[in-house]
Amino acid sequence: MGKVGRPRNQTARREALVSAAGLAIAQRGLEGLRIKDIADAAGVSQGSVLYYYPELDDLVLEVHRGAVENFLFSRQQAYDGAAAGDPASRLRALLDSGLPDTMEDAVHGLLYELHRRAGRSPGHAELMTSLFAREVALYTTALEVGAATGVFSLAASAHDLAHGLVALEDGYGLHIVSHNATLRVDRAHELILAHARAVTGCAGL
Amino acid sequence: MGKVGRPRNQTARREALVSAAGLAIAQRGLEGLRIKDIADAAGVSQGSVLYYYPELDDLVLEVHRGAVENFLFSRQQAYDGAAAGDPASRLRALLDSGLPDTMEDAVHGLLYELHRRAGRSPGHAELMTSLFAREVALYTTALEVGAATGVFSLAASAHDLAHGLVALEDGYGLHIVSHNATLRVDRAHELILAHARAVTGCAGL
DNA sequence: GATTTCTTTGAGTCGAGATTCAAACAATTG
DNA sequence: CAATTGTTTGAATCTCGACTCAAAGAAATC
Repeated sequence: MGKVGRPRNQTARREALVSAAGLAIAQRGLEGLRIKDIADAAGVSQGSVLYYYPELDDLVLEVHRGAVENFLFSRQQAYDGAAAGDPASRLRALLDSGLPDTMEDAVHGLLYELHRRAGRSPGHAELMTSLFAREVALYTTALEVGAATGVFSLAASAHDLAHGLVALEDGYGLHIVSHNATLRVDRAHELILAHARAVTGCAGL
Repeated sequence: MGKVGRPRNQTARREALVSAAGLAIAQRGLEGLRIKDIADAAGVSQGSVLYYYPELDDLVLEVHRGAVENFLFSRQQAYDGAAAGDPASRLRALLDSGLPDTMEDAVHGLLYELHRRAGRSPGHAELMTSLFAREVALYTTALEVGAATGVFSLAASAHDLAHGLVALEDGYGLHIVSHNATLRVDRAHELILAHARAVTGCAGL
């Protein structure tokens, strides 16, 4: 039989399992999730998966947590990466980072897939709620800075507008990963952009 | 054994099965769907379910189709039910009919549940696309009528604005049925309304 | 290097649910 | 009313994947 024994530490193995599970979910969906697939993707045996996660739900929850953190991190980076003195380009960077790249975008696909558990699982609902709140916070900051600088003249409170932008992204994003044939990625992107221009009164977006 | 034999027609039985399956899906989700549940809900045996739908996917597709039609019909009715001469109240009626009533709203829960198959199943994608397009068409009409009457002064093309309204509804709706703790139904409703007022320039909404 | 403890494996067991199917029966036909 | 055809049933079987667990191996400890 193959290599058997006592490898490094637990955290490394857990991370490998989480990433493997993420892959498996992205490929076959939550319904089709099989321990075998996770084990294969992580290069271990089925027994190992159960050894670390006797409760598969915990693993899925971990996948969700990781996906949320990664996504938020990438958006934060997009924001931070844009010229600090230029609110418009910072908002623009945020807007560019929120939609799936393609119909098959793995990150967004995974997030929507996991979010669907939220209606039935408080843990997942909490993660989804947290993602939403933090995205809203990001946009709120971006909008407020722009308003304070005089670059934006907001059509409503920054907080309300931020809600709207996040909801728009989620709505369009959902249709994109769901293969809505009438809605192309760049079209959705342009529509959101237009909306942002309108509510900020900033043509330079 | 119970009653056995040759009852009425096929269509009646099929409708019963579709509605039973809808119930079952709403209760336990797509993942937890069992033939037994469908059979029980419809008051028939498991064998009968397979007799009419050897391919369970066909039944699920039928459920989706029905949900889409029902939902569209109810929105159309809402629209038609409002004073024909009053574009504002017609748009308002439309806006009032698009969000889930509660976190547990059965209709919306079912729709989101079914939509998630879209990424993996062309049939479901088509239904979702169709729903989106027809909702957009409804809003487009409502907006254009208002603009033609001079009641609305649109901030962009009716078609674009309609897209935005539907996407907003979908985004907020998704969070609501997913138990987003920070987003109450009436808050979402108010946010959409505010947005609609802004883009139509119609304070009376 | 012997002992202890933690990991890993994979073959075997178990169970839930799908699927099959022969028997039973009802409507229809002639 | 006999024969035919379309429906329905539910018990038996089949399938697939979760779960168990004894054996084997590797690090750590002494």
